[in-house]
Amino acid sequence: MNNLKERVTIYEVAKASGVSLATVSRVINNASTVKEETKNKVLSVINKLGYKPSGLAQALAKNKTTDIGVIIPSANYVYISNILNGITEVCKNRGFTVSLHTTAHSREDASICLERVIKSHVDGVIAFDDELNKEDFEFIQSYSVPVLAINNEITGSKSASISFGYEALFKKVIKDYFIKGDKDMTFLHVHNAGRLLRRIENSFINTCLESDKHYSIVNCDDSYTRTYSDFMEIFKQKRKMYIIAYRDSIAAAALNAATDSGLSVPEDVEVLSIIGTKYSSILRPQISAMHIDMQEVGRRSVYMLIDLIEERLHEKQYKFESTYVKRDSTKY
Amino acid sequence: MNNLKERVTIYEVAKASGVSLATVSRVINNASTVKEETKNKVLSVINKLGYKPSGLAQALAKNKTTDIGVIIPSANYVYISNILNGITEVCKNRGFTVSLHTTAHSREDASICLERVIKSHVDGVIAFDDELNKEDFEFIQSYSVPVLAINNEITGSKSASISFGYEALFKKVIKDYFIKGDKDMTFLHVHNAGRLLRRIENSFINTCLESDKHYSIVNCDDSYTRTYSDFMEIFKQKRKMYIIAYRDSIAAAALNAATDSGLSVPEDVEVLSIIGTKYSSILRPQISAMHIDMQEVGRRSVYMLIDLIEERLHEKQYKFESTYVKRDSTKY
DNA sequence: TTGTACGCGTTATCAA
DNA sequence: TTGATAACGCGTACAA
Repeated sequence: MNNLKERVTIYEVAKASGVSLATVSRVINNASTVKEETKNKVLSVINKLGYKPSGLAQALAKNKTTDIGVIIPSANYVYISNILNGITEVCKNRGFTVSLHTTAHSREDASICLERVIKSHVDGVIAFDDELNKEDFEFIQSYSVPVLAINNEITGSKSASISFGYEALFKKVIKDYFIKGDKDMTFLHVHNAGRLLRRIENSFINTCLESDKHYSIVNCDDSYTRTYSDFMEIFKQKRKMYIIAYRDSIAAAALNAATDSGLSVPEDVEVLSIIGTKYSSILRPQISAMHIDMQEVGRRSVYMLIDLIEERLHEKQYKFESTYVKRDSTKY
Repeated sequence: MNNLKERVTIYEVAKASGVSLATVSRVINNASTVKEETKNKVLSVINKLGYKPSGLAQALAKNKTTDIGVIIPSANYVYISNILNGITEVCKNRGFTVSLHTTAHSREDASICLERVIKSHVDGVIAFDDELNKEDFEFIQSYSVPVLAINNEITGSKSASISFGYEALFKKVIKDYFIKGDKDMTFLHVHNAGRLLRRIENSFINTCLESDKHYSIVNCDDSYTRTYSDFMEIFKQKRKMYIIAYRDSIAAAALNAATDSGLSVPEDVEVLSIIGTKYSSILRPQISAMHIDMQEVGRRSVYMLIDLIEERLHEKQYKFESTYVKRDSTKY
């Protein structure tokens, strides 16, 4: 294969095989109306020349890119990269390409993403990002590109959504603990961590109020290191806590700080992780956590989006229910 | 903003502002040759109509997509998603869009990726995938798309590569252990885990041979769960081991199996992780590991690729040296 | 079964 | 400073 070959176009293939470019086009899109003989000839020329149709030109002509845009805050969270992996897996199988956009929890970057997604002519968008609000989704839809929102119930004819069922089960776990447990509960509030955590936090507060239980909210950073050192301080004073963290790394920070402070788990300190991943069971002590199969969420989101694009999606809402797995970081 | 608006074209903007489409184009690409007054008029019309230039058409006309293709095996490994995050971060800042392709360790999927990458007209490719061989890189380059390969030294005028410096330090760590350590070493061989591990495995074997030390190789799966249960079996027989695993999850599997078997770390069992991530220090006992800042690898790969695209890349090879951090899973 | 000609939404080269 | 007009590489009616 020679280097620096200029891109071969459909014209050259046509000329080299002695047919018109229309025929070449038909061969590419395997139309049935082309004679076996010419088809073979064209195919062999295509092969010889190493011709690859330009996705750009095809997309422009067909008004269809077979690209889907994915908007996430970052790939650096395990549960998000699980979703991403589910998405890429199905996209690959269904002939779509994914273009990845990250907002890095920044409103400014979110706007950039929106611009890019519109410019890039994607056939559809999957968005799992709390930086995006109602107006943003309307913006996307105003360019008539179908949207599937994860953890964000949106409306519109060209939209659908997947939601997470954490709250009901979460409430139940808390209430069960109220019956047998012996500690006040502490919720780790992460500034700007998004709607999901906020909803769960509200659900937490309400549950405590309903049950007339004392509780506390502690601010923490969305960082293992800082949360760890914060808790090393906290444990100098408080020796009994039940801590609710929104993901494994944060839960691990509290947990490690507890054991490193000579406290025993779950006798002195109990920790619950809301968004459990495989690390819930790898970490020691193993972390009691709520689980949703995020890879499956990713897969499902593509299925739904493609159906939406092809206008055959009937159920526009889908809910993933979580499960609770009690492990060693809590008593119940 | 009204729904289901059809895409506004440059033509409509031109008509609505009473100028030719050439002028609109100039405004978009902020050419200096356009009168302030008409420029403002056009801009206001663009705003009013919500016009966004079609990236497709622009790319076709300019022969430049401002997309870069990324090929990785999967987003489901922490160190890979770290790289990915570095890539997306810089791409966003430099005005590029990322199209993500995963091979899932399959040769068939790798071919699909190559096809897609060529079709999609990306301006460049970043590949960190052992499924890709020399011919594949030549294939990409034969379409004159610049390639940056991570962990794969390739040649060609439109190519560059980033390599990982694990072996020299790894050798040193082993030799240091030979001086003071008290166990034979066991290397976890993962079938089909790629060039990097194979190279390190060779380096391991050579070092042992040079030093005339006994060693063993144990086959294991690239899965926490299976490796864990394998080691639960192994530890019924062998009680003293120094285990070298290629990434944190695998190291954790051996480590957890050891502690769950009542063995003490690092007295009975020692574990070293080659590709350390943040989990090396989150897991307990903390895992001694070698580290390379993978996010920085991602960033650097984009910098180099962009320079390569713009033909101003001088140093075509860059090497990231690893560091060794001794933690609690080994004695030295 | 195949070819002609136009359209897709831009950029870029000329003139004006 | 602006406006026609030809590319860019392909799909697709319509004709042949």
